[in-house]
Amino acid sequence: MNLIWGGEDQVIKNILSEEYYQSHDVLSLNKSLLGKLLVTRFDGKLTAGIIVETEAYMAPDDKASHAYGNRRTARTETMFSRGGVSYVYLCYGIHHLFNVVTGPKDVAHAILIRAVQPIHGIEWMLERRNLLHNKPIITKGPGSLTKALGIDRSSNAIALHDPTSPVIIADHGITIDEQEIIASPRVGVSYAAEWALKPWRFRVKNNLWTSTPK
DNA sequence: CGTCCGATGAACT
DNA sequence: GTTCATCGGACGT
Repeated sequence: MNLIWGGEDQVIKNILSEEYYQSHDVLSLNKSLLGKLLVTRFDGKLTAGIIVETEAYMAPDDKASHAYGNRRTARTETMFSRGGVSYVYLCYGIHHLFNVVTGPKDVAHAILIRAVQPIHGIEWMLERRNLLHNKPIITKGPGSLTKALGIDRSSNAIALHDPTSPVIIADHGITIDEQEIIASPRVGVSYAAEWALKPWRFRVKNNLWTSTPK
């Protein structure tokens, strides 16, 4: 993968449009997000990473989704937004998990970002993670990457296609070939019965920042 | 208001 | 492999 950091201007120029997120085909979008650049700007700290692992959630049918059966609550309401905004929630009382809402308004599809490969602002990431050295655990796992990038629940419902947002996603000129993508079942959703078996977790083959294959 | 528990990570052994 | 930190959301009373 080409990991050249083109700077903030380049990011703004290549920011993904709102239309990008509107597709009804969340699985295609899920694969397409691999290789894209997730960028945050908090307190003047610019941090960015390449998305290398994702998971799709498809309400209303998907039992593993918070919006299963089109359940609308104060929390899940964000997922019913028009695609292109963030959905951030607290998991296990400790971890903030970052999702990308996709599809038209009132279709509660979302993509959980499970891992990124750091590309810029690693010094800020190390600081936020209380690490001394840059190891893959810095942004491996959904709870870890949000901490490294400074994302918490205050980043819920942010427009990811708006250049003025503190969290944005841009094209980085990277294309992940189909044979480089490994599909597997989602983890931590055993309660969802048969839906837990759907191979809706995608990751870049042999990437050090994704979970280790069995 | 009380209870239950989760789309996890880290530090143990 | 095992344990545990830790708290908001969802729902029932």
